[in-house]
Amino acid sequence: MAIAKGSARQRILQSAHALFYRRGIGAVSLDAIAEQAGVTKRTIYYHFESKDDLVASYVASRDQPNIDFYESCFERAPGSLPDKIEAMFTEIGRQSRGPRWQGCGFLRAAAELIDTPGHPALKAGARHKKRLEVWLASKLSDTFTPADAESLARQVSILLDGAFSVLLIHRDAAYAEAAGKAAAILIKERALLRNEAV
Amino acid sequence: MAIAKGSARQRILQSAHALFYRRGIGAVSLDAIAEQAGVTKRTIYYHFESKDDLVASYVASRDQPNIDFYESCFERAPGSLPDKIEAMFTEIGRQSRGPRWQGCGFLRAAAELIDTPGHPALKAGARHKKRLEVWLASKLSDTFTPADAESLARQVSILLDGAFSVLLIHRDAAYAEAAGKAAAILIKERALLRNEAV
DNA sequence: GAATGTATCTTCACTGGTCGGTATACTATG
DNA sequence: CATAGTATACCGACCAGTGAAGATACATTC
Repeated sequence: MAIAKGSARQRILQSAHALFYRRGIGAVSLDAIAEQAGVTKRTIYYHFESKDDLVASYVASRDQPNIDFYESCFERAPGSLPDKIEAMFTEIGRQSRGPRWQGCGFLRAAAELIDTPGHPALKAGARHKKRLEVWLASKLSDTFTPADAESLARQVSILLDGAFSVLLIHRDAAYAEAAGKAAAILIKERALLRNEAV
Repeated sequence: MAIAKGSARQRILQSAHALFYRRGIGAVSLDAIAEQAGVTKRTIYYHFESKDDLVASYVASRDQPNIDFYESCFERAPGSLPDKIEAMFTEIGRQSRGPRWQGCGFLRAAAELIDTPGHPALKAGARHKKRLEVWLASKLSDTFTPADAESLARQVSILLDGAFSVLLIHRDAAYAEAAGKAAAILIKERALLRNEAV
């Protein structure tokens, strides 16, 4: 009510994002989301079929913004290819220091929903991670063959998810640095092997 | 009631482990645990202060068994140091194919409880991950200096958590292989740098 | 341009069920 | 009989989901 007419759906999604990411999916009631969005619960059920549907929409809505975040990290960073990749890890480490940072929302959603196989939010999360891997490969394919780019993209994405997980547990940005350095070493090592310049 | 295999407390912990790991902490009620343990809920409250206390005890009880698992992977595997490390990843990939596998229980517990700072289960999880990293360093310190062993142990533990996370999402053992190969490369590369034989 | 019909959006009030936790009493054993 | 452990039965809080009706916007008709 009040703020912006005709955007109830958007406000619901925003509130869902804020609360689900902060407290976890199971820990947040639709009443809480409704209150934060300035809407009654019944309105949520007008725009979304069920809580599961809202959860899936929330996860799907984070796909593009997250890709954009990595893209901006990568493009903004100075230096060579491994430097730019390493900068992504540094930025994640920097973010992990913030009081509102709670790790990777996709990973946490997957961890929570894993025993409801076929949940649309799980599929949306998997799609996102796959897209991120493809995006990484595209950045690497300027220097490497498609096969090498894909293989390296996979290793880097594993290091990214590892960094998120460890950071969530230890809250120590040194782990992000270690992961970034590992990624850079793997890239340089592969370039050396192929006699490519990086 | 039930087949009193072991004390009630032990059965409660075992049921908690089975259900919490399978379905997640928030999704499992004490009633469900009581039923599976062949005990009433009141008995749970005799042995544990609260659900949070039971959760913390569950996490803490998985510490040693998990370390033992890695130890056995490592010792059983043939070959050189990087081969043995890589074998740990291969084994995780093999396990991820099983229908009851649901990723790393410590990571999933942390993901779910992250918004209750100071939760004893979070501390128990962090202690476990720290112990695992120290254990890895001890295995590496036969070959490397303490500083290199610690640095490599950190990178390997990040790859382990990354493998768990990605496997949870994609259920594709190829990711475990990729992570294992990355770990082996990092170790070999470091050995080369130090003129150490592996 | 005023009146009316209609589909869209939102609210209030409610339900059936589940959950964490508890008061109290019973039982087995040494 | 004293203590540790277990059972029955219950509570208040909360939660996902719903029924029915009120509000709003917009198109149609005269």
